[in-house]
Amino acid sequence: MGRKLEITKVKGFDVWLLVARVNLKVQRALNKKLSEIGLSLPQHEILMATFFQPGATQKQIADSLLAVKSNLSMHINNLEEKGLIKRKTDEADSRIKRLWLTANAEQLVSQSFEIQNSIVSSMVGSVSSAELELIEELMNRVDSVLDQIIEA
Amino acid sequence: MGRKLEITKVKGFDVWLLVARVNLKVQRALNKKLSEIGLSLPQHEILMATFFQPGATQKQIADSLLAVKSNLSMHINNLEEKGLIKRKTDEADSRIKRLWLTANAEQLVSQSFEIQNSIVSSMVGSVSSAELELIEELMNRVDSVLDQIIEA
DNA sequence: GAAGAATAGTTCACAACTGAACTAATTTGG
DNA sequence: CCAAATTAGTTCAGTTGTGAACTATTCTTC
Repeated sequence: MGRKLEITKVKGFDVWLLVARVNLKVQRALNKKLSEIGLSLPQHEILMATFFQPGATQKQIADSLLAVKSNLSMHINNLEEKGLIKRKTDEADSRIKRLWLTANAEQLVSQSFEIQNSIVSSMVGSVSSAELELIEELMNRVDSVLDQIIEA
Repeated sequence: MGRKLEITKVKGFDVWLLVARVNLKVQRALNKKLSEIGLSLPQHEILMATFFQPGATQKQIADSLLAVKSNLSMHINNLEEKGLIKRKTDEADSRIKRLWLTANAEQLVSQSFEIQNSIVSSMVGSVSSAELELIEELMNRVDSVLDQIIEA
């Protein structure tokens, strides 16, 4: 008798495992470097998002990071305690809290941004601009497909 | 006075954010579908790894999934309780525990594998074989670079 | 062959993510 | 204009991921 269970991998299966693997390694590398300046990766991501969207609401930041609001709420508490983020209740709609970086945070963000820049730049050092554009285009296609799957 | 903090994104920065985003969505989609058959994504990953490496040690499975051993230890406990995995201490070296799927698990794995197959196949439906090969080649290049960064 | 190094696995404490229940405020539709 | 639905944020419990300390076993090497 042969193996009981037959499994056939669909085209692209292993490629996507590889993408997941690489992504995991990038996160590990980033986390490790960021810890040297006292930040975790999620903290860095939130600070970056707040830098690029100053005054955004917690909901907006959560959405832009694909995070759920409970998760963001926790992180903002920590970042506020560390003196890196300021919450301010919106005057017109008191349900809403808007976020800004403190001056201290701007110091840190410039460092954490440089860390991410340097890792990305090592990574894509051997990738041509044409290849990057292709990846971008492919990922956007896949992104749309996934949205449809998630809706259904 | 202008903005205090100037930030310049390096080439490829946003592309990598996009890759991370897509990867996150794939995981969410998988997790959602897997929950319908009572499995979480990490459980599915461990069962798959054990299927393809029957008799592998916990360390080997952990390494192949880029997981730490404490994490795997916890999951194996759960999977053993659910009757999906069997631990067996190696006869020659009693430090080592080898893993096998139970017959029940093979039923489940064939289902969870089909779920992953169907998601991957939707994702790559619009991607040509040539493009897939390019992605694979690029990811392997990036993977090597990351290993060097992590070592350093 | 005994002392010390290395390896496999477990346990523990803690950080992070998720969904659900909850509070409070605003919007909508009849 | 007011009841119902929606929205923003918090809190909570449960799962997952991580590193460090610990136990037990095997390997090294002198």
